Amino acid sequence: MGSKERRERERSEQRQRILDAALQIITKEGFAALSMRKLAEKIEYSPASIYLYFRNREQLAQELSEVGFNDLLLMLSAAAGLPRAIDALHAMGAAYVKYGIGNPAMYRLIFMGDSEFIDAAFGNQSKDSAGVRAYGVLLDVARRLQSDGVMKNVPLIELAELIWTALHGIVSLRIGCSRMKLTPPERLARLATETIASVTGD
Amino acid sequence: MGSKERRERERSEQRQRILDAALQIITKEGFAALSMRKLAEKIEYSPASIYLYFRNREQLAQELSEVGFNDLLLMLSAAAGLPRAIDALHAMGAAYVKYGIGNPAMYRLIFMGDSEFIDAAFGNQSKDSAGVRAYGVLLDVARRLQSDGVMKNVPLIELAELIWTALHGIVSLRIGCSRMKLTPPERLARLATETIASVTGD
DNA sequence: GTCTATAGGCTGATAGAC
DNA sequence: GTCTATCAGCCTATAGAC
Repeated sequence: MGSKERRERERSEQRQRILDAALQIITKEGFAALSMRKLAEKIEYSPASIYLYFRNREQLAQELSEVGFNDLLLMLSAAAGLPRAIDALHAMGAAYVKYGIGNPAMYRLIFMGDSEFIDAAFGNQSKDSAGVRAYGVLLDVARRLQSDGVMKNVPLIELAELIWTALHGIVSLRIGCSRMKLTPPERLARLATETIASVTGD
Repeated sequence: MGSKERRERERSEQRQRILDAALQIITKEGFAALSMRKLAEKIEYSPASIYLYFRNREQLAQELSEVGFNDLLLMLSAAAGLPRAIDALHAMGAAYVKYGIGNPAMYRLIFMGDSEFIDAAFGNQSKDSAGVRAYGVLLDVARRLQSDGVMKNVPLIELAELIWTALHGIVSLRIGCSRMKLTPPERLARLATETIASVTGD
């Protein structure tokens, strides 16, 4: 009986269509502009039908943020793969900033949200979420830096957060203050990672 | 004829009453929750009457953000007054974080807003706005650091932005991800400013 | 100056017909 | 599964009475 499988496939295709349209909307107009009505119109559906695939707007946003975390994870993992820890740090910084500046609406949704998607990505959820794994990539780079003598007198967690907040600051200031003239973010990211890497030992 | 002056005084008192109530609302519930209706209810007024004092919600928010910038400026100025540049840096970092963590809704409004209050505070507006002056305090500390040999091979502006984005990252990550367990922000700020201060010369 | 009343929107979500 | 119609609420802003 293939008809049951066909129905399930069609159902998941439809879910994906909805997610794609939602992603388009928040990319172009931001998360605040994502309404069920607008979304329905985009996929030529009635608003009511979306509720057959997603419990509510919150769940939709939740799943969108998972897509974002996955994209970020992919970019960070690739960068962190470099053999020398210091190269991995610079590449990770560049990748983080590139992701944030290239996907401001998604970055906002994930890291600057009024809602609590990060908590969902980290806390109560599956231990293997993209968010947790991305944080793992950061921790790993920090650990390798310390074994190369960089900031080895500081707790690992604090070094990791120092790196993260430095990069997050560069991205989020730019997103929040979009019309201000600032130093190019790639340049600032490089400066930040070089500053951190230059602190050797105690 | 004191009656004209009395009317003007009463008018500005009423304006202040509205601003105070608005500040209370955004402090407790965030800027998104600030509506003209809710504001009117709080001061026991009709919604329509608020429009006699403020052109629209945007102008109200604009003036609120100026209050915030002024508070921040006061804290930063005091900190930056320390005689040794490095002490000024640490104190400024502590003050910035204290302001941001202590006033998350206002910090959000000013630096993480969807609207463009920072542009108003810096760009087209008066050259003597609190925002411009706060940035001036930061620039001054950066200049003094460089004349003490800290990061003197980097353009002044970039050092200033490095400091700013580091502190902003600490504050805004905490505000955006409120339920995550992170290192205390004062500790991270100290780590960040010490890291920067430790980079001497070329 | 302050009010009531209202125009003209928007929103998330659901009941019930088909 | 999908629709129409609708509930119940929110919002900014304004016109016009007092």
